[in-house]
Amino acid sequence: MIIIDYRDKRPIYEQVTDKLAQLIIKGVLSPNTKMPSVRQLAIDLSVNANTVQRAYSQLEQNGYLYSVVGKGNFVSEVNDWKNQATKENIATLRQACINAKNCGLTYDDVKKLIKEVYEEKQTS
Amino acid sequence: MIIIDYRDKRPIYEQVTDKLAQLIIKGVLSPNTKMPSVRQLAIDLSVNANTVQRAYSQLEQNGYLYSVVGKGNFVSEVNDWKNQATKENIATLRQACINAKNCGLTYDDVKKLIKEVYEEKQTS
Amino acid sequence: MIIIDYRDKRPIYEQVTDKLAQLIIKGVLSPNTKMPSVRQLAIDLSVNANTVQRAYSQLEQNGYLYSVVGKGNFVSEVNDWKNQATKENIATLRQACINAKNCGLTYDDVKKLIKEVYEEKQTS
Amino acid sequence: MIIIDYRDKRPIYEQVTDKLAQLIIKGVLSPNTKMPSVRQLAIDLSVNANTVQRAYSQLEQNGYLYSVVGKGNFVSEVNDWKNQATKENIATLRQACINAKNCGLTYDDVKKLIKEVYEEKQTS
DNA sequence: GTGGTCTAGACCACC
DNA sequence: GTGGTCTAGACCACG
Repeated sequence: MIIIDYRDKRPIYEQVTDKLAQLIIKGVLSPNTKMPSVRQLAIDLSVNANTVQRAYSQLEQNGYLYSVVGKGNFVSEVNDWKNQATKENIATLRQACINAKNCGLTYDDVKKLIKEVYEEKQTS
Repeated sequence: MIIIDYRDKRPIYEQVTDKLAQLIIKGVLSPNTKMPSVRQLAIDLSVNANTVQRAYSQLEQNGYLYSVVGKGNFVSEVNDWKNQATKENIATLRQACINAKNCGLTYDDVKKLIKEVYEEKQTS
Repeated sequence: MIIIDYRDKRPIYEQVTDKLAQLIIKGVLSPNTKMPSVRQLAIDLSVNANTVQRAYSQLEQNGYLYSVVGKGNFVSEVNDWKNQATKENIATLRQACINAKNCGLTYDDVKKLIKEVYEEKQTS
Repeated sequence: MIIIDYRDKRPIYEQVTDKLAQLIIKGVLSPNTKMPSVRQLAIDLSVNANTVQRAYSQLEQNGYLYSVVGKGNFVSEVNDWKNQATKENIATLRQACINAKNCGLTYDDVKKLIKEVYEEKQTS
């Protein structure tokens, strides 16, 4: 289920994009599954159809979905997005780590933090 | 030196704010150092004075700078910003870590990455 | 209704900010109420839109409002601002009290004064 | 002794004015005492002579000092300033009290706070 | 139409 | 000269 946070500074289409990407990454939506139609998802989320369209387009561009005219949108194979997504995440993580270091956090502080994260069951 | 990236989606004043905050955190700008005047920095960066003003105001609000009318802007003592800055960084790092986990990176992958960061001498 | 006092030394945006904060604190503007648009309020108060924008931004930063681009500004839930607002008020009250003491007011004088305030029905 | 806080948003002349007024109110400077000369105090505080001049003028206007040409500035009799000062303080205190009430502080909360203030020995 | 950013130019208080 | 406020008008992304 996707819940839109109107207080979030990020635009709605980006929230939708990210939520769907998360669902695909976690395997909730498996490859070749048919996505709900643009109009239907728009109604479900109570947003403008343009917003959903934009989210789908973005997901297609990033390799998470592929579209078939007249059929709908489908989840891509894992290979299509995994490499790029992880590459981006590594870069982000590295930068966050550098900032933490600059801020005075010790090696052990950070190690402890990631250990906590990896021991959690539920992550969002 | 500060370089503004006009392709960056983030507003200019935020880029300036972050860059200056980084310089202060790293100790390049030490406490009670006089910052360049609003107008001068505006000329140097080829942006409007109001934009620089906004960046300075934000830095003041976050405790990185203090301003004296008729005198200029000066770098604050470390105590004024360190706690908040580290707190924010921890949150950012944690989120990046969660994303990495969702993306399939193992505990060892991340541990290796932070080890690399902490063994580097020069960081940007 | 908001009236701007041009003789007041405080900047306009601060007067507007404070007045609106008061209205929210007193419950005149209840949570999730839509605020007038930036431009409309600017016209109503006969000030520049940037000035109103600044007031709204400040209220957002202090947790009184939340903004949604394309939709408008809305009053936040009580929890978002109550703690901070009371904390600030306590500090102010304490200082006023210290000044009164220095000025020769006795403990009973002050106690009588606050009793009066708490027995009034209407307060501004 | 007067210490100027350059981080304080209030202008320097106002800080000087207030500090001197405090000293007079508390009786540290008793009536008809000769104040240090404008130039001397300017040197002592490391500020511009204009700044001290402005502070003295303001104190004279509020009845705390009286000046004798060719002689210097002297502390006034108590009656000259006490009434006005207390009147202003009562108004300030009342407003702070109203705000506190609006913010949800109970009668007992406020009573407890003023009791604390009046039991302190040292106040600034 | 909405909030948000940016510019250009003006004026003010302060030191 | 400095920071700070205010105005007027422009442009953009969002929904």
